[in-house]
Amino acid sequence: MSRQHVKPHSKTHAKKREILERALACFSEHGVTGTTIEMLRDATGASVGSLYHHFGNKEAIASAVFIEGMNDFGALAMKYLSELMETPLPAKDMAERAIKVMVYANVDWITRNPDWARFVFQNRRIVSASDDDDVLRKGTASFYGKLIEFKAPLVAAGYLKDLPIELYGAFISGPVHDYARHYLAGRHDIPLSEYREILAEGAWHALKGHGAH
Amino acid sequence: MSRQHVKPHSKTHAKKREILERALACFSEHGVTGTTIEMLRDATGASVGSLYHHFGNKEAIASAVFIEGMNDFGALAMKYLSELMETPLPAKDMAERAIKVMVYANVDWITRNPDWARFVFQNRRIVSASDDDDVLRKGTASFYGKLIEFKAPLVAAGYLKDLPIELYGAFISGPVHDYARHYLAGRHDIPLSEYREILAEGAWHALKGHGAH
DNA sequence: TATATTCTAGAATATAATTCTAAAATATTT
DNA sequence: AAATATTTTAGAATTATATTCTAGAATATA
Repeated sequence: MSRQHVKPHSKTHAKKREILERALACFSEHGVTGTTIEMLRDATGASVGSLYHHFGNKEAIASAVFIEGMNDFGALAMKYLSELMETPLPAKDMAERAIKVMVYANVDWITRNPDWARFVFQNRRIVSASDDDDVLRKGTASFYGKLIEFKAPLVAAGYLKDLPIELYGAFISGPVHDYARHYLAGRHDIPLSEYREILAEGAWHALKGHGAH
Repeated sequence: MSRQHVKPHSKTHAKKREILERALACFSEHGVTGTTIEMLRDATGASVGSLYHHFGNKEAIASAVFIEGMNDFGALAMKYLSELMETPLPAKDMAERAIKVMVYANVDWITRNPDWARFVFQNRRIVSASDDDDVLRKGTASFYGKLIEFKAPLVAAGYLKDLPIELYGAFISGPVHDYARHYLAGRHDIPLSEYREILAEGAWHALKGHGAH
């Protein structure tokens, strides 16, 4: 708790963010395998020694890019959810609104951060392999915790299906990510954002309970 | 059309399949990056020269594993769809059945081929990067063609929503893949197969048209 | 049987990741 | 403020690994 234990460098985070953004650009253009440490050195301005000192190895740099992206998305999702919770609505509308807002968070973040999203979709193995997996898991766990507590009364009232939170995640994110992945790889022509409402409707119909008809 | 143009080696495919399965085992255990050519040589029994002669480079081996897996899945999906088409059903039931059967195809293939599925989920970048992307696209395109023609009358009758086929794919595969990905990475405890029916129901509710209520 | 083609082998080479040593910068203590 | 410790940067040296290359074996074709 003493002052010394507070992270000392205030510039550090911004600097790290800068490095990760430039690394992302390299990875997006050449893939993780195709990006050499030399390329990262040139793109970021940091020396080879520095990169290894701070990250450990190349995969860990990719992993850090991944985490940074997920945190960024998490922040947006949290913001959307907070705003919703401040809005006074009848329970039935609240249920529908909540599902849709979570879809919007996914669609909007991906739309605004296409490179980051593409990287995340295409490089999941990198984090599964690394220790950062736990970091990530803790982040989503706390978010899920909030959601569980939020949906409980809506489930009890019959406005939402009684399913484990993992399936809520699947129905909310799954279709968005599936479409986004193909779109970001150039295999679909219509932008994800165009289907924002259709995807939200679909998730709502998949998850609404009997009392919501 | 002459006999010479028919692929000459009958053993070749089985042998290649064998090699790809062993390569998959390596990749699953150590990741693509963590697997060296030497490891692949030892695991498959083929020499370094042979591997390069047949595949070109390491990524191409991974890419071939990917394609093999997707074709395997495609065959199962096609089988399920054919069986359905032979079943005489009233249009309304047919709509629901079709959506659910496609979900089952996904769930069942993943359940039976967990290593292959995990590999596919975690290494999509490899194929996006390679030329094999087109091979894959053509495969799914012909399958999608069948689906489009199949759903047309059901859409016209109001039993299914009028959405582009890409969104059908998203609502059918998205939630399954999202859950499966986490499950196969050890982040969820309940097996995918346990949620087979719930996932099918969800997809159906997301896609059913007004005439199906 | 002779000739061409494809396939296998493994050593040689090239490329790129990682480590290492020392110097510079920054922080901490006296 | 000077002395000391710690963290960070640098880039050359090393190690690991992918890829290429040459020659010989196997197989197909004429």
